[in-house]
Amino acid sequence: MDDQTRMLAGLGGLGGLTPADVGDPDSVRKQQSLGQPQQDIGDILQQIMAITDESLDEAQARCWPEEAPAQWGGTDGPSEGGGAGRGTAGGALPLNFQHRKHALNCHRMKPALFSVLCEIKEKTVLSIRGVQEEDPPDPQIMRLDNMLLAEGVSGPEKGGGSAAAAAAAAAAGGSPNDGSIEHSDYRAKLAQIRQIYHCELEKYEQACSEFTNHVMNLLREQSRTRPISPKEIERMVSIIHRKFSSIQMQLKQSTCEAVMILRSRFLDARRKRRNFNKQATEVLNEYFYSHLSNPYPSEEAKEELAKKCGITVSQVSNWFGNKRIRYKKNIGKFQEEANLYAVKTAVDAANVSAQASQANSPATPNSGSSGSYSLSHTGDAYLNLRSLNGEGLSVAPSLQQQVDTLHRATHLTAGYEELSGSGLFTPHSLDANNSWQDTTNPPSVTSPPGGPGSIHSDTSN
DNA sequence: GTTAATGATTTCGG
DNA sequence: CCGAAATCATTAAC
Repeated sequence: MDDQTRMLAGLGGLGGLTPADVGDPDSVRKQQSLGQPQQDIGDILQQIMAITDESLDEAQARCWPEEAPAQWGGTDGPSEGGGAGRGTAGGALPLNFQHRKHALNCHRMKPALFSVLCEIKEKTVLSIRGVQEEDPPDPQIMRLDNMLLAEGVSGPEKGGGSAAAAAAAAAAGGSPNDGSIEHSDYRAKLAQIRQIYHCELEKYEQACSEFTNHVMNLLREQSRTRPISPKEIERMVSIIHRKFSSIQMQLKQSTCEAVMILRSRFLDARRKRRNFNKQATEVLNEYFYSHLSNPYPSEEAKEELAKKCGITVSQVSNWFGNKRIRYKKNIGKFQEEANLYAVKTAVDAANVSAQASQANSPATPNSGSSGSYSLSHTGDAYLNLRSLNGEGLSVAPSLQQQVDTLHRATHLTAGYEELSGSGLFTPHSLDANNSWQDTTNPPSVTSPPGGPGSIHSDTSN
């Protein structure tokens, strides 16, 4: 409100006053007492009108001061150094125009008039543009930013230079980890994208700042000859920045796309599986066959196995899922394997228990562990052993008793199913529904699927 | 090239 | 979310 009146006042006749002066009647009187203000204003306005009539050439010359920089270089002061160069570039311009220009530039009322004009312009621009100036951060660009950050394209460099990142990834394959080979390929490609992205981003930023500087210089230069407020320059800069950021968004968008394609081609092609190494499958099989009655490792056990095998927990889960289903589907096929691991486990168990206590009962439930996880279902190992013992494999003495007790109740055959009727142990602990169940309640056995070897129970023999 | 083995993914039920 | 079952896709042996 106050601004408005002040502005109008300035237009009306107080042109020579800076806004700060307006409120001071004394200053007005002072000005008027000089006896000139009216004439001054009229003078200036007339000259302005004259300039608006200038020819196109003149106007152009005025608009591109850097092409004739020294033309009217004397800023607000009467520094007339530029005048010397007038002879060369200024030759094309009419002398009277030069004169008018100069006179206007050096007019003592010019700064005040400029400030008023700036203010008016400011108001007009504001009213035209409205409040839509400060747009909130574009959600689109924020999404892109987040994604690039998540993908490791933007944000802090991981492991040094982009090329080094790939090298590091390749070097990381030194651990007994598989899958890092195609992973390193992926990382290399990602690093490439990353590099291009950063390169382009830098270029954009450089271009942006260059252009901004250029425009700012231009405007500053022009502000000597036409009313340009710093605010206006600021606004222009923000417009430029917005333009450039929209270009940047395109860059980000295409980078995101590239990353997505890369992902789908590499990471999602992780079906390109590698077989686990021998040691890993051994560890897994050991656990599986030593927990045959309940081959469901707990979360901790899975983690432990994963660590041991250099694979992920979900890979362990996959493995057990596959193993269970495939074992169940064809127990006969796995017989040999089962025996193998039973011996392994049993021997280990025997060694441990022999060391632990020789006089004591061999049935130390938790002693048998080939690894750091405990063998909670030691019985499984014995079950597998049963058939082995018949084949003349030597078993540690402490275990022999156990096996012997089993012998009393079982008939030794190579077959795996003969225990079904014994009610003592089931080799696979599968119930009628062919699913694993808790060892605590022995299965109500039906005859298993036509497995290998005939079924003969001891009781019937 | 064929085939078995095998790790991963998908589908479905609880 | 977990596990069973089916299925896919790759690897490795022949």
